[in-house]
Amino acid sequence: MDVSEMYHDEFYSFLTGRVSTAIGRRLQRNFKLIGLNITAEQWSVLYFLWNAEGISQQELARLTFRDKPSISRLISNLEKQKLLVRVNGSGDRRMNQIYLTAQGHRIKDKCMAQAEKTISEAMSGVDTESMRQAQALLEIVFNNLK
Amino acid sequence: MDVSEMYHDEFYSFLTGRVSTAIGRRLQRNFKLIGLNITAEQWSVLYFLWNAEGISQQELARLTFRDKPSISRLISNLEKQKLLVRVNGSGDRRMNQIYLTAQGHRIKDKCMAQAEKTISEAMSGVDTESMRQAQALLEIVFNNLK
DNA sequence: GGCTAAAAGTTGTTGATGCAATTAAAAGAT
DNA sequence: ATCTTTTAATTGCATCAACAACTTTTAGCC
Repeated sequence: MDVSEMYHDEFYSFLTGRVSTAIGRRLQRNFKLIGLNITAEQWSVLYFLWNAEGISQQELARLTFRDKPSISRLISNLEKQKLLVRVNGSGDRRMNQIYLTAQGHRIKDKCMAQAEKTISEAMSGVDTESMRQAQALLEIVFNNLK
Repeated sequence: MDVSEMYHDEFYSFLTGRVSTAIGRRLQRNFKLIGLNITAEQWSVLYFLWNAEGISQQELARLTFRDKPSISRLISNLEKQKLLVRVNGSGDRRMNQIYLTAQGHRIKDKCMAQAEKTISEAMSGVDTESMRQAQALLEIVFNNLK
């Protein structure tokens, strides 16, 4: 599409990601609301670990669309909070395999409930079909840029 | 809409803002490509100043959807780079009025060209009508959360 | 006018990001 | 078997964000 067809507000909003910022803030606020002291970014790492424990930091970087240093530090903070542990790779010793602690498992349901609450709040007044179409468009944009 | 109707990927993508992250990175990369050493966040401040010089930091915070400390530091960095200056408010001395330097004005066209380039790259293969609908949806979401 | 409350900015702390450079271990090449 | 190249992770540096606490100046109120 042609840029000249965009309004100023759309132009600005598109490039700065105001909506994503708002969603991220609300997510973190909803965690805090029930006494969960984790950040939205930490949640994004845990999200994949709840599904597939023992994966490497490299793999987490790929899944969460972050670079290796970011993951390294996110993992360090999560380790400090005793939500997961690094285990030195048995076969390949360059690699760390990441495992959740009991506490890391325990908070899953509460976290996911707040994540769903956040989506419900965000999606108020939005119909499913519009959402489908918007998601499809965002997928195209993502593939254009990644 | 109901959360249970979302796919896993959509759910994750929505809450983490992968697309916005990708857009922000590309924008910054496109600035760097032509030798402009400004961040995407700095651009978002300049964007409003190119339109309305002399506004306060408070006003910039409102416009860019950031808090006052964030704006304070963004302004400090932009001042270090000699792109703008703080002028102590003539009427109300609590306030700073922000003015662009000659250099701040000079980079406008180059910055906006790269911003438009970024949108073109992102929007490849997207038709205007789909974009309109997606923007309308994001506007609803933003108003739900702001 | 003088006291209190509100508003505009700043600073400190902690967590996150991007990029570049580095370390350690594995894989490939000859 | 040794040397070189890749790969996984970490560290350093600069910037940005959220939250809380603080300073300075203005506004409100009696």
